[in-house]
Amino acid sequence: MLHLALQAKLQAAVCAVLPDADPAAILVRPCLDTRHGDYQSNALIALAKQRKLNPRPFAEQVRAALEVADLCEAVDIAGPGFLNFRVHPMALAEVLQAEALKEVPFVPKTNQPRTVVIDFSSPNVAKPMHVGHIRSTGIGDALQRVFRLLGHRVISDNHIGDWGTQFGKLLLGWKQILDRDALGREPIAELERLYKVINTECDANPTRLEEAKQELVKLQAGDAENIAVWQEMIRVSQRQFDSVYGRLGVKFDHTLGESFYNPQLGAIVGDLLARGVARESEGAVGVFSDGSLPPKSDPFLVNRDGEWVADPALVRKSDGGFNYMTTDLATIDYRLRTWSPDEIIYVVDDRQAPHFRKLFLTFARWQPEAAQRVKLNHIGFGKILGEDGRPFKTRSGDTVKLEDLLAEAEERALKVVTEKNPDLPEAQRKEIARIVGLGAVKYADLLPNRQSDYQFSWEKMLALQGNTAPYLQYAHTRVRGIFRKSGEQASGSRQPAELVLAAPDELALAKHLINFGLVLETVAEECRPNFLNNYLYELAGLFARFYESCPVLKAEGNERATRLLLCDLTGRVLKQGLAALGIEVTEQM
RNA sequence: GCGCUCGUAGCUCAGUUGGAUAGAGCAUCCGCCUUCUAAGCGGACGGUCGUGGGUUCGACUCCCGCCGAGCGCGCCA
Repeated sequence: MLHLALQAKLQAAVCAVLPDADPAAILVRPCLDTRHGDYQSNALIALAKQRKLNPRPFAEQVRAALEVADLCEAVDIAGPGFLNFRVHPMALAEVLQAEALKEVPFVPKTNQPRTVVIDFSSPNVAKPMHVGHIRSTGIGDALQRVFRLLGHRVISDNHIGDWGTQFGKLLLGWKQILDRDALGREPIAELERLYKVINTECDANPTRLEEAKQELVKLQAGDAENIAVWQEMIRVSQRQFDSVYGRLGVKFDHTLGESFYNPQLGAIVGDLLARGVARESEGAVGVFSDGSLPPKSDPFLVNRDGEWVADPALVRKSDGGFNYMTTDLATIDYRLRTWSPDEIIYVVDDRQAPHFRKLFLTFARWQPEAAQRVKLNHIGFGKILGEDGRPFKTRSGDTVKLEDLLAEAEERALKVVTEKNPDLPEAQRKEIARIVGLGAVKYADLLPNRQSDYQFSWEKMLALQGNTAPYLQYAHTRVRGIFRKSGEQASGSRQPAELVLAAPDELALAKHLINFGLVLETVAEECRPNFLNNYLYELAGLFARFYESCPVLKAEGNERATRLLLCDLTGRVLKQGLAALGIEVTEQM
């Protein structure tokens, strides 16, 4: 958009003044404070300093070499050497008209498409999906949508927890205390009950623990009965997952669970041993520190009583079983061989950060050449805390089930829709409530910075005012309402003879619209969907002000056409922006 | 104990290469529907950005100390 044109011209001007300057360091960004201008560059200050030049005169020189009269009304030099650009309404109008013709306005496809594997959601078999799963699922889905919108190749993979020691306990429970009727009615609840009962017994009684381990050993050895039961547990769990994902509108290209990699684990450990990456220790096989990092930042070391001692990444237990480290190594290996990605993104709880550090370092030692070609990226996120500020407890039962949360959201939304729009047919009200309720939940989860913990509250999760999905969806319905009432089609093909961006609220809206793509790029770069939330919230706010101050249908001629175009573009950016967050819009609310 | 993360308005949170007078929502108070949906808009109130130093043209942002909170430190995942 405009900032790119300005940036290119600024880079040219800088190079004209300082031929050996690095143009890549000269960036033009939207002004944080629009009172200073529309776009700004702070790069000249740093550059002048680097060259021991006086920044103000240097900025003057650059400005003199700058040819942006066609794009800008003014280029100001402020403070120590900020360059502030105020774009020309004509230039803005040209961009709007050109972009209106495109399917996704303001979002140029990347000229460097990358292949990105995104690993997210990853629920466990035999456990209900609870509110905690919304974080990985929502962030991961938003990321895959944003990357796709920008033109990257995305492979989404749901690495479900369908293998591991918990199946020993589950199998024991299945064989001894399974309630068939309960399994028929609520399979996940029954599986969860089995696990809890047996787990408690195992904690108290070593004999039970040993029994569970034996079931696990039989499963791992391929015992027919245990395999059949295990597959049945996966089947009923997958049915639950499919139902939740269907409701959330989340799709995966692949669902390759942990068990998929079982056949390769033995060979991988063998290879790690052969290459000297891993070694035996106390009957197990592990990867130890190679001493290349200072102890403080070496994940293979841990401090105990003032001493740094080995904290290896075990890839084979002394009983011969494998760990999730082994599975994760096999997974990277498989993904690289199968898809040749430039990057693998893991959307997983921050608490697993040490595991991923070990995993990535181990892989780099195992396959150094391959590791150089791929960026392994753990995208962590904080916990959801209860309203009392304490973390949700997974085991002790007081977690909110994801399905219940969604149902509650839709119920509350239905009440509001019915109150606001009683004349709509019930089916339509329910559909609106589904979209609004679901949107509210997803949006609320994506809004906080992903790194920080956030406090769950029904009130906040389902709020309809302020920085929420319903607010944005409402802005969209206002756009649609205008077109419904006018009977005119959204433009795009029908251009006004001349765009007249004159009113301050028209200009502010237009200037914000053209930054859509820039925001998406930042989201992709930092893997922070909340930047998009905030962009869209600002957009909706600017539209609301425009809506108050600039009547559309009462206007005439070019003014009317201009406003209709702004409405159309706003509606489309809201719709596509929300879609990138996995949120739908409606025609009416 | 060691490591990681975090301390921003009464509450919940934003704050995009370090940028200009730190922003929202909720709550409280005051205005605005004979006008395209008021799920809206405008305004008021509210801050020594935990604290003390440092780096520099400039620090909520980077570095160090201290205080406080959370998490991690299983042959679980």
